[in-house]
Amino acid sequence: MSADKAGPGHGKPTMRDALVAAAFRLFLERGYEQTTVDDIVALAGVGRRSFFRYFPSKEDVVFPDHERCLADMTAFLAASADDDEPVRRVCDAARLVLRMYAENPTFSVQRYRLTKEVPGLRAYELSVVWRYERALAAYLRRRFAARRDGTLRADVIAAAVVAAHNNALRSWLRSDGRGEANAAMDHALAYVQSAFGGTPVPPAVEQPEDVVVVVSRRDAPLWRVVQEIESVMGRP
Amino acid sequence: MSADKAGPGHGKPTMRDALVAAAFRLFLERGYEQTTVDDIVALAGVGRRSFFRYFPSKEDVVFPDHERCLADMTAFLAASADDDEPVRRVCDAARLVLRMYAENPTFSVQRYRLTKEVPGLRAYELSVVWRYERALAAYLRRRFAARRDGTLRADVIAAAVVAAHNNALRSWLRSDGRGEANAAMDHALAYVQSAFGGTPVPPAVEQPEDVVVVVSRRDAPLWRVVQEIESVMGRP
DNA sequence: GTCCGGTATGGCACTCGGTGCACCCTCAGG
DNA sequence: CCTGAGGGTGCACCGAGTGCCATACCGGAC
Repeated sequence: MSADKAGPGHGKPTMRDALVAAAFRLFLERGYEQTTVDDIVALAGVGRRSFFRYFPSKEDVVFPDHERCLADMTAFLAASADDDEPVRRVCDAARLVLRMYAENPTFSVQRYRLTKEVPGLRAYELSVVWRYERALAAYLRRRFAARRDGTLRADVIAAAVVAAHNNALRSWLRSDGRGEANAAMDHALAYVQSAFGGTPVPPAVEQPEDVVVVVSRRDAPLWRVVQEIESVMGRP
Repeated sequence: MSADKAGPGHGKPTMRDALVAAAFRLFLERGYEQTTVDDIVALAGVGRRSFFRYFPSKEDVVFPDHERCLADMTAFLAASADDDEPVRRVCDAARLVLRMYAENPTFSVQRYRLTKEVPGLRAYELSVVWRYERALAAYLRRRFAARRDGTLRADVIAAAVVAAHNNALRSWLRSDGRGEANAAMDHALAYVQSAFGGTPVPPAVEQPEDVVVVVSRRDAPLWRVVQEIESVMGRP
C-alpha cells in the first residue's frame, strides 16, 4: 500500500510515508478530487502546513518516487561510456523506469487507475514523463552532436522510446501487474531499435550480391535475429 | 496582437477576443503569474464571471484556438480515404498545426516565450500536445488494426511525428517566425517517414514449421526487414 | 405599444489549493 | 538554566474556480 523509503540517508521514514498512505487510502475510497488536503492531514494526524513541506502540491503525493527515479536515470545516462550504442542506452534507461514501477506493482496499478480517471493527475503525469523524455533527448543530443540533424534525431528517438515504454507499461498496468512486464518492454523497445537502428543506414551497399537469405529458429529472441540481420547485411 | 475569430457561426467576435487581447497585454508587460484574472477582466472592462464563461481556466486564454485546431485535425483524419498511406496522412495532419501557428506569427512567438518561461503554461501545453498525439495515434490504431503490433506501432509513430513537428516548430519560433517554417517541417517529417516507411508490408512468407526463412534485398531498409521477421515469427 | 422567454452578463459568496509568517516545542550544548 | 536552531503548527491571506441568483438585453408574439 505505502510507498517505499524516501531518499537514501534519511533515517526518518515516518511523516512523508504516513502522508502518502493516508492520501492513497482516501483517494481510493472516495476519489482524488473529492479528497481535500485537510482530509489527508486529518487522517494522518498532522498539521496542514506540514503536508506542503513534504509535497509542493497535492498532485506530488501521487508520484512520491519519480524525483528519485529521474535522478537515477540522469545518473545512468551520464555514466555511459563513449563507445556504447546510444539508442540501446536510452532503451536501457527506459527500463529503469519500468523497474521502479515493477518494484511496487499494487501501488503502481492503483496510481494508474487514478491517473487514468482524473484529468488533473493525467496532466501532471505528462509533465513528469516530459522530464524523462527531455533527459533522454539531452543525452542523445550530446551523442548526436556531430551528426547531421542531430537534435532532430535525438528528439524523435527519445519520443519514440518513451512512447514504446508507455505502451508496454500501460498494457502491463492494465493487466493489474500480473503479466510479464519485461518481455513486453523488450518487444516494444526492440521495435524502436529496429526502426532507428544502431547506426544510420548507409546508402551505399558495396556487396556483390543484392539478395540476402536469413534462416532462424522461430523461437529465437528477436534481438538476436536483428543482430544477425545487421551483420549479414553488412551494417557497421 | 489579438487572436483570430472565435468559432464558426458565432456572429459576435467581441468579448472573447477582447479578453485574449487584454490578457496578453498584461502577460507580456508584467508576466503571467503576476497577472490575476481580476486584472484581466478589469482591463477588458467585463465581469470576472464572464472570463470563466469563455475560458475554463486561466491557462486556456493562452491557447485560444487549439480547440478548433484539434477539431480540424480530427476531421481531417476522419475524412481520409482508405487507400492513402497512413504515415503520410498523419504527417499532413501535423502540418495543419503548423499552419495554425504560421497564420499568426507574432502571436505564436509571444505565446512561445510565455510557455517557455512559465512552468504552469508548459504543463498545460503538454496536455494540449498530448491530445493531438492521441488523435494521431487513434487514427493510426484504426489503420493498423490488422497489423501485428498495431497499437504499438501507432503509438510510436504518433509520438515520433509529434516530436518531429515540435522540433521544427520550435526552431521556427526561436527564429521569431522569420525562417521558412514549411521547409524545416518537411525535412523533419521526411525523417520520420523514412524511419517508418511508407508502403505496407511486402508479401510475407508463411512458414508453419519452427524454422523461418526470410529473403530480402540487401539494400532494403533495416526496419522493413525486422517488420518482416516479426510478422513471420508470430510475435504477439 | 406590451409582454415574454431565452441568452448574455454581472455580482456575490463560497471552496480549496497554496504561501508567508510567526509561533512553539524539543533537544543539544554551553 | 539559558540559548539557539530546526522541525512542526496555527493563522491569516491570496487567487483560481464554481454555483446561484439577479439583471440587462433582444427578438418575436400579441
